[in-house]
Amino acid sequence: MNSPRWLDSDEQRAWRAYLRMQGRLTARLNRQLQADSGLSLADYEVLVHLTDREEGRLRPYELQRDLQWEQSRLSHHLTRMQRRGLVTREECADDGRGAYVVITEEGRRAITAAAPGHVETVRRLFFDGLTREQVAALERLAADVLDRLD
Amino acid sequence: MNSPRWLDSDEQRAWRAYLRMQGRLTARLNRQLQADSGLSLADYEVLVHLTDREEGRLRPYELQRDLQWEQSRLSHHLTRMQRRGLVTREECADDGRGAYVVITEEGRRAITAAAPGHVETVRRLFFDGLTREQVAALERLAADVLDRLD
DNA sequence: GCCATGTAGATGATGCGTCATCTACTGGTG
DNA sequence: CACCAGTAGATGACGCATCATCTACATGGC
Repeated sequence: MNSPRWLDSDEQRAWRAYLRMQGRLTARLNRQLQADSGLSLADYEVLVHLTDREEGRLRPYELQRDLQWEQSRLSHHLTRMQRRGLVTREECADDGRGAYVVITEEGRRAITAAAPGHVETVRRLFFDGLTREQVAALERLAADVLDRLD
Repeated sequence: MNSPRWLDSDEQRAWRAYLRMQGRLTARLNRQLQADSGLSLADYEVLVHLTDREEGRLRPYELQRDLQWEQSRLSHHLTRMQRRGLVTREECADDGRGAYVVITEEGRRAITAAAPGHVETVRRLFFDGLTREQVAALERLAADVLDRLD
């Protein structure tokens, strides 16, 4: 890795601004969600994906694919969520190794209660400051970067 | 927080793409840095800021302001870095409550060794896929969002 | 000089994320 | 059927992040 192509000053500024924005924004969103509903962003994501399928039930590997999380992160997280009564695990008849994650009533109540405040916060902290062109450009940019990450 | 303004589909897509990009990108950067140099992104940031001042010495509260970290996060992190020999803490003569964080020789070696590979990875995973206009737009966007976060 | 308030920093508890590793089952090939 | 490679998932150890709380010193008003 000798003599790398360093970042020029435009890139430096953009990179620092991006890092700072993402750090602060994530922190704020997490804090709001935690304070108002006792959920973490991670909990929220899991619950959203579970409620997307109306049975409220998914195989962990599907959840993993959807969320793009590490397998062990998901497994640990589900254990914590299970301990708090947000989800349960059930056996999977088709595949003896497998399992189902199922959202509980309490999980449904939690996500239902949390969603409005969270969405409102995302809007207020993020989208309200941006034009539609900026939003479109961001989607583009994220897609371009993601393409190269595989 | 009744009847929030939900996100429309453009916003939804942009938001999901952003979240996914940032999660995967951060993970990749962290992994590369960790694997190639034994540093975390957080270590890297701290060391960069310390080497920016050529004495290699800062008051924790300055570091905190620069990094925009929570105070206790910084304190815990410095403790871990100290344990690994990357920094030391010294007393502050001017202010009896205060302290200095000082980068060690080992800290300097670590950041010097880590920087080229890290920068190269940032370039490869991020900037190489983007046009200069996209980079400029991102800086703008991040600045706009940051303005509203205070 | 004394007290109130504020600021610098550390610490313990707890939840989150990653890595390495383990178990158990599946499914294909001989 | 026996075997083996692969896949689903769990777990322990350890570093990271946050919250609440604590100590100690600084500083301004009386």
